[in-house]
Amino acid sequence: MDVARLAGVSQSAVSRAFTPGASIAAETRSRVEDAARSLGYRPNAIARSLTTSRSRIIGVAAAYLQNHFYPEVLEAMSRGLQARGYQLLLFTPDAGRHADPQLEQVLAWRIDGLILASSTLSSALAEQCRAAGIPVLLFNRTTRGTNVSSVTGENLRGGRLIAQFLAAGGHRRMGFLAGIENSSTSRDRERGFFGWLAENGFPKPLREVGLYRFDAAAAAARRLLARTDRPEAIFCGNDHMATAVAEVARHEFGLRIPRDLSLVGFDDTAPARWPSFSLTSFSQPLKPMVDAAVALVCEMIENPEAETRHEVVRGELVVRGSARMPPEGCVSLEGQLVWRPVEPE
Amino acid sequence: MDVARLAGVSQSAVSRAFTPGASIAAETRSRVEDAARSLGYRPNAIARSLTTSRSRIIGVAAAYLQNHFYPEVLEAMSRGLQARGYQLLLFTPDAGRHADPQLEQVLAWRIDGLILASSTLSSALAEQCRAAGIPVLLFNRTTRGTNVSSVTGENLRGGRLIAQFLAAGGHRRMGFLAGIENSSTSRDRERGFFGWLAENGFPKPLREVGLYRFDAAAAAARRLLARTDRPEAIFCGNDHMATAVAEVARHEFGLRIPRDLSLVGFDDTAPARWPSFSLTSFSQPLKPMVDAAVALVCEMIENPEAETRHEVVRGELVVRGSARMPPEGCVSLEGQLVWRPVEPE
DNA sequence: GCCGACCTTGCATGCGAATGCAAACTGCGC
DNA sequence: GCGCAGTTTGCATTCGCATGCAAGGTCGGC
Repeated sequence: MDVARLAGVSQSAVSRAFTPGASIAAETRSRVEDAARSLGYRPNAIARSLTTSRSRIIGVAAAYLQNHFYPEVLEAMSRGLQARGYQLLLFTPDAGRHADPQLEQVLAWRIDGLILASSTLSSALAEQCRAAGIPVLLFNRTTRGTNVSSVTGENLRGGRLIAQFLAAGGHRRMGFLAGIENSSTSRDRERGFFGWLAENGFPKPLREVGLYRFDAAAAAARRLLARTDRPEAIFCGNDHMATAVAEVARHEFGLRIPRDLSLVGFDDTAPARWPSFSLTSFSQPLKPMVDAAVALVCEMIENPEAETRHEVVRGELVVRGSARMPPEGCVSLEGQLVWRPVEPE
Repeated sequence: MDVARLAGVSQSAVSRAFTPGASIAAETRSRVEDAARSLGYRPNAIARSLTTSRSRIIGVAAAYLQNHFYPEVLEAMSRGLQARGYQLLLFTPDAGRHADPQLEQVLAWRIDGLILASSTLSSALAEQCRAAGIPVLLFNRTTRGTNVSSVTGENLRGGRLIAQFLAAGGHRRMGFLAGIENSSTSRDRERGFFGWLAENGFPKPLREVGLYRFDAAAAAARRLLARTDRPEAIFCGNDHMATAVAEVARHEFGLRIPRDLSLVGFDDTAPARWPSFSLTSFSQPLKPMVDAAVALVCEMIENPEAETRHEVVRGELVVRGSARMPPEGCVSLEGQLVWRPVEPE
């Protein structure tokens, strides 16, 4: 080690100089730092990982970044992890479900934790990682049964609230645009929505599948809106699909929103706030969700024996202009209109 | 090594079994693979990197993923790199320009290459990395002078074509919404736009700065549209800002697009294709740009002595509905209308 | 049956840093 | 002046894998 020689110390001292909290004299440390600076030396994270057997890398799986929600999540996650001294290894799984060769690669990196932020990943995969001994966290999805922690929004409550909101708006014939069939988020939102409607004597909504994708959602919207018994209101499984439905409704069917059709989304992403969409949407607040996720992975790394946890981050039904407004029940909160019904949900 | 013992071979043999092209008998390899499978063993990429001194990790810096262009780039890049056996370490630089502590971290990982896909990064930083001996590639930006390779779209030509297109559309009083002041992309687009107009006897366009951000662009649009000599057409430095301008023009000023105001963007991202915006935009084709970038970093890694290269990926002015259509000059190309003027640019 | 060419294999070493242990040093109280 | 506690330091080993080198094995040609 040249730095050691230049500073006139041993390699151990150099190592300690760059290890916070190590036993080293202040004067020695600064001598090493000077030497390092003049030689352009910086500690090798790879070698360090090898000896400490902690990589300080978190793998994050994210597919379909077209949906605005995920880029925002990714950016926040990256910052959150960096703030805690972790790096983010991005990993984009292919559509093909099982046995990703790419996951193999990621696992080979001995990542300290894995965040699955993609509804399309099979949960068998999560199980497999957990078996490999690395903490796995599901982001914006869950699996019941298996022992994998998760951070999600209030999918069930959101679905119920939206049903109630649309009902209060005077709608009776509703539609639901599902995301990916076997994703927990879509299932829970649907359960909440259908559940409330059934309990309150509403007819069963029409249902189509949009796979959480723009094109598929647009196609589903065409099917839904071409019907003679076209729904008066559609709850779209997320904002991304809701924008697709809005586009089709307006530009292909000449419908006015919300006069001819009410639309509600989920996520409350940036485009929902654009006046063109002005989307009423149940929020999945970005920062709280990401903060929870980052904190949770870190905890799981510190204490691998900890109990599985399922954190649910509270959201609000943010009321904007894409759905007919109920005569009462909307209150202003932090500059936003939110739906706060008096009656219990 | 347990695997070696179980397979009855030496550790070297295990290593060779997992090294493509290594000298090992087929029978031995499969015996090792069996043993590995039953023990759940997989090679440690960290240790491998330590000995080979090649990490097979590419650092990618991306900030402000709100702009749709970058998530799409990121996803494509991730897939492209994975296909070549590289991992993508994501790195979100802070707004503060110089001396990122995070970059230190990334450099500590001895990444094989660095792709800067963020207009906000200082180029001093790129220089510093190159000095550290790792190949640096600028994506969607350049620096003249310094020896850093880059992949960009046709910023200059795009700017000129847009000027010509708007002129052909009968506009005379134009506006330009700049991105980040000292970014090469914004500068080149502006140069092209202003250049053509000046050469052809048009008045100098009004100019505002949108910093490539939605909010800033909206604010700039308000300033621009509130003027009595409001421009008839605005060239926005990218699609992201163009959507902001469209929102403000329509919903705050009651302008109809393109009747009252023509709008042209840059990038041709997904939202540009949404009917609500139907944005005429100069394309920066995603796949070709990303493919070029991936190929170029890989080359630079293989051959660090190679010459600096500046790849410019060809784009088209995709004509949609946000700007008044010139009476002639638009031709259909692969299902899209593009601007192909007869006269030289 | 012998020799050389070629294919496989194991041995030993190195990559760059972390760390337990013991040695060296410092300062202090008596 | 001595002993002891506390602080620094260096030594030697370790992490898991790659790889040059030499040894062992196989096979075909003569």
